[in-house]
Amino acid sequence: MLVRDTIANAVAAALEKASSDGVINVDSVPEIEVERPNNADHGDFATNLPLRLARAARANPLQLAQLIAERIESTPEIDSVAPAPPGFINFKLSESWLQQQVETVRAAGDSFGACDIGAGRKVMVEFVSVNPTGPVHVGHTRGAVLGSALANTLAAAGYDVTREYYVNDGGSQMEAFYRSVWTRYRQALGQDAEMPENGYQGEYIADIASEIIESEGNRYLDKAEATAVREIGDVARDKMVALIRNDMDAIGVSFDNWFSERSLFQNPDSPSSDYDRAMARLRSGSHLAEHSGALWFLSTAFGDERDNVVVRSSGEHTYFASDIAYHFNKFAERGFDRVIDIWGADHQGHVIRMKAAVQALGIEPDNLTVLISQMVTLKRGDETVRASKRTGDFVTLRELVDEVGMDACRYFFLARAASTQMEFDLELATRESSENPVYYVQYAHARNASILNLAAERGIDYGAGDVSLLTHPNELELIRTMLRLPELVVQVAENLEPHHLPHYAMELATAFHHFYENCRVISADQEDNELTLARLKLVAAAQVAFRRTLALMGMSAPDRMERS
RNA sequence: GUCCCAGUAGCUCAGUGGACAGAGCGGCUGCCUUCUAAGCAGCUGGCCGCGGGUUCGAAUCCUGCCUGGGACGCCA
Repeated sequence: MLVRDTIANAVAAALEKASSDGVINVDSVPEIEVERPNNADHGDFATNLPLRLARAARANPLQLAQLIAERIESTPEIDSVAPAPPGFINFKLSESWLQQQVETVRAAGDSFGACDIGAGRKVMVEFVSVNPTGPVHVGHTRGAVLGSALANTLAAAGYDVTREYYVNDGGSQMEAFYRSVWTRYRQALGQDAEMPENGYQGEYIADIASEIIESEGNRYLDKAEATAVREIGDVARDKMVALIRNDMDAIGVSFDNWFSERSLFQNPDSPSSDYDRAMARLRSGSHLAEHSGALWFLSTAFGDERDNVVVRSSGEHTYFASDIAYHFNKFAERGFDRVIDIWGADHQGHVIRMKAAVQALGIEPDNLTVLISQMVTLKRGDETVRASKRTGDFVTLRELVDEVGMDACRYFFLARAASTQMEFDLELATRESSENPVYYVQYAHARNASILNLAAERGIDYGAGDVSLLTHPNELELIRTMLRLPELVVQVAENLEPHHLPHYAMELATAFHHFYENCRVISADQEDNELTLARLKLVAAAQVAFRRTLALMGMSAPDRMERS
């Protein structure tokens, strides 16, 4: 149990006692909030319960604080309980309990920070899902980093997490892509072919075409155009997906599943496809209607501004229709308890209709959460870099990672709340790459590691170290900071806000640097022997905290760092 | 026109209704014979966009306005 909860329980019990003692009269008890005060002088935790109770109890909040505080039973965690104006109750953690946590953290190892608020529930995080028509660019990179860190944290919080990439391999944009490759293929073979109007201009199209020529020669030229486009398209799509997979690799993102849009329309094991069944379900609920020759989903019934077409008058289904089938598949077919979609800002207008569709399918709409990852504006100094796939003028994930590095890249994207637009200055990111927070954190870990390495070299066995010797303020500060990781996991998992991770990492690093500066660990002085052993234990525990934090963020934890 | 996001230190951004508003970067001073100075210590720096409201208490909630960005297709 988190200390926070222990304290909340103690407060609740004290309030109950005060009530049965007849000194406090309240009809209803508000939820007990236990928070970390901004000012460390106020202790480790505080509750504002007396302030919230004052009106209902018709009493002075400070007096209430007094009455509750004196009824709080002592626990191993709590050292002191103090009422404070205007009506807080402040808690200080006991030093001996804190010291003991060093052992607890070491013993927990990789499971440190884990909890079970997810209770094994199946949750899918679907993210990136860029159309395989071109390389992944910077905006998508943000979503990739966000999704993977979120998935990591949800897993730590006890959810059964599936990371999924939705491959949009159908639709008209893919058609344009297929035709673009076909055109470049023919041009490369000396034919007179003209790029379609909505074609993709990027150089990578020509690259793919020449790769195909290299491996398969000109054999597609002999085929009928429609066949050639389809076949060469399939090859090109597979190449694009492989490319995207590599890009994801470069940024440290992996998926459990790559889900094909086309598969929604073909289902060999069943008389009907996901698409057919989803549509049937909507039809039976009277959520579909035909007019102007098209089939519409009646989303206005769910508060949307207008209805949306699912089948065009041409008979082709829309992207939205695929998406309905896809979500039907996620919930009804695969049985996910919860689905989190991470979409780019350009899809924000689709959230309402997607939730409406889910509801119309008979699924609790709250089980679907759509996170919008806002725009990333790229700059090089004062110059704004436009990002457009069509013109081929954009900065790719690959270019970004080559320039800034994976860890820095992840850190910068993670550090900003998903809902806010961010500016990414490439020049600045490169220039400051040796002076940025990423290295501050990793350097702390490297310092940590080098102490342990030295201890190993000298064959020091600190297993018997006595943690009760850890009384220096910087030692206790470090322990306190380590202990916030489990709370952080809960917070990130509940609010789906991974941007707290880097901020916590900074604070952990600061606590460690302070400790490093003021508490010599491996002492040359024989008299400090016992303290050395105790501190080595603390260092080992801190290493656990660093590794867990960096792992959640998907960043590497280097044992050595040196300036070149 | 409707909707979404944002406006906090010179810059980039944290801040889950609480007790004197924070970090990194930048700028200015100091500190390496001891586990890595990618570090530490100190200084510099803010009508939390503006006006109302709710509250014992507002950067945080509500509302109006201003500024910037984005979305509003039988595209995906």
